[in-house]
Amino acid sequence: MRRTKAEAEQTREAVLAGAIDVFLERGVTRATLEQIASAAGVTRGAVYWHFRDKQEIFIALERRANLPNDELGVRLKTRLAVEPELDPLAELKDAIQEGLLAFESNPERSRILTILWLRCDYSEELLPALARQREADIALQRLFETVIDMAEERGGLAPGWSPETGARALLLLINGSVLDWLRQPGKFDLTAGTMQLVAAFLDTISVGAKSPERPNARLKANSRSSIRHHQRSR
Amino acid sequence: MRRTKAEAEQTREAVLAGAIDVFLERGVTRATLEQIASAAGVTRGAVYWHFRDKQEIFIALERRANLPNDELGVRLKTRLAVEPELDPLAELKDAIQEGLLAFESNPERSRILTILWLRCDYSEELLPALARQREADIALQRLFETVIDMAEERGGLAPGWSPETGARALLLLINGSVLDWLRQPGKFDLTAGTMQLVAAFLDTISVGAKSPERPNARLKANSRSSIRHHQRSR
DNA sequence: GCATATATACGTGCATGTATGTATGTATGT
DNA sequence: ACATACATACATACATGCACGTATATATGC
Repeated sequence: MRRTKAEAEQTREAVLAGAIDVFLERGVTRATLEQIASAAGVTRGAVYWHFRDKQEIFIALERRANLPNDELGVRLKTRLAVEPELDPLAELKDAIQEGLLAFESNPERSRILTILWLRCDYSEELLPALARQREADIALQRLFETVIDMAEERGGLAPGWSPETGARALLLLINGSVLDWLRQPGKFDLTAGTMQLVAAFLDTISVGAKSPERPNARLKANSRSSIRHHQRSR
Repeated sequence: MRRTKAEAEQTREAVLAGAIDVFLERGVTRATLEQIASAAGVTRGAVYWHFRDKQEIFIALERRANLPNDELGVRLKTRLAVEPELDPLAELKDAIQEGLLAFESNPERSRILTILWLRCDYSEELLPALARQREADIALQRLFETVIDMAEERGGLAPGWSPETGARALLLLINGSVLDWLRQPGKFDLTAGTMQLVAAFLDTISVGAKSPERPNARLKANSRSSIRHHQRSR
């Protein structure tokens, strides 16, 4: 039953997809390789061929969810460097919105994030994963910090705020909002709900000339999302 | 080897204390009753006498960490109702600070919170626990909302903010900050670090008259904004 | 023919729950 | 006051199942 290379890669993908399902349903620790295998339509033999153990599957999934974010940050930075006349906070807003949309519109990524944030107990062999998440957070916060710093040099910040505290608060708002969204799948619109807070926050801490405010800033953003994320099959 | 009632209660406590240790180290799912028992200095027989299974131990721990918060909210509400001339946001700040301090100064509570937030995978039988956490969050958010609403009626809010969004942002800032604190044990001062954000946030979203209060920790006196905005009016 | 890609079969350990053993506290009657 | 009966508070022993890793079988592409 040896398959061609492409077919093998296909079963590898199937295993990962099955792992997402099982991890979501049972949690990473309780998930068994037999369950993952059968969810993928193969036996444990196939799983052990492609992955050394469960942790390696986990790491493979983890890697998928985090990569696209970095690239967004790089794009924002270069754009601001190339066109210095742009409003940094407005660009930051756009980038954040883009990042949120990327999550909301990509069911696989949001499901993996659900696993990372709600279906893991971070102890023992998973502690490195927690550290990696922290690193990603720090990188994001540094990005925010430099952008807010640019904004400060343009127009100043509201009293009580510095680029550091502003960046930190912004990160907490975004991460917390995403977490909330993951906790209640499909209950609200991630991008709208989060951007409402982010926009209000950025507008409030910057005293300089503001971009024209969006009319929806004061709306009660509870538009029911048309996007349903992570429905399980099987 | 039957012990007196008091001694039995003592071993029950020992089991819970042992469970905290084991849950922290191994995660809730990976923790075995044998490990908990030996950490408590008893055998599994004793554990099974006091608790039906691991989940019951978990619930007993969970209950401990959450109770004290409600009482704080009640106290704040009654105080504001009794003495209407008080500044709602200043009182809110104090209450939040008090709550944070209660966590920071109580190692058991913070360890349990670490378990709840970082050592659990919320699936299957733990899902109800997640729902309970959400309920607690909602209660807190509602509390914030009513207080901010009072502040709005006094002096108004900054553009872009409503009591709802303000309360939500405030909750996200606090929860996120606490989570960060738990992730890096002992790395920073929970109360100070969080209150810096909370105070700045509450000051910024309220346009009304501010009470002079204590000279707050202003880390970075930035050159530009300090000229126009550094000094608080009133 | 050999490496690859899977399925199957096997052994092992460990966690769980439960059943049972056991000794001590405690209440009750006298 | 003391003895007895019973409930309590554990410890120990046992059976079961399951998850894991590995070893082996198998078949197919290259």
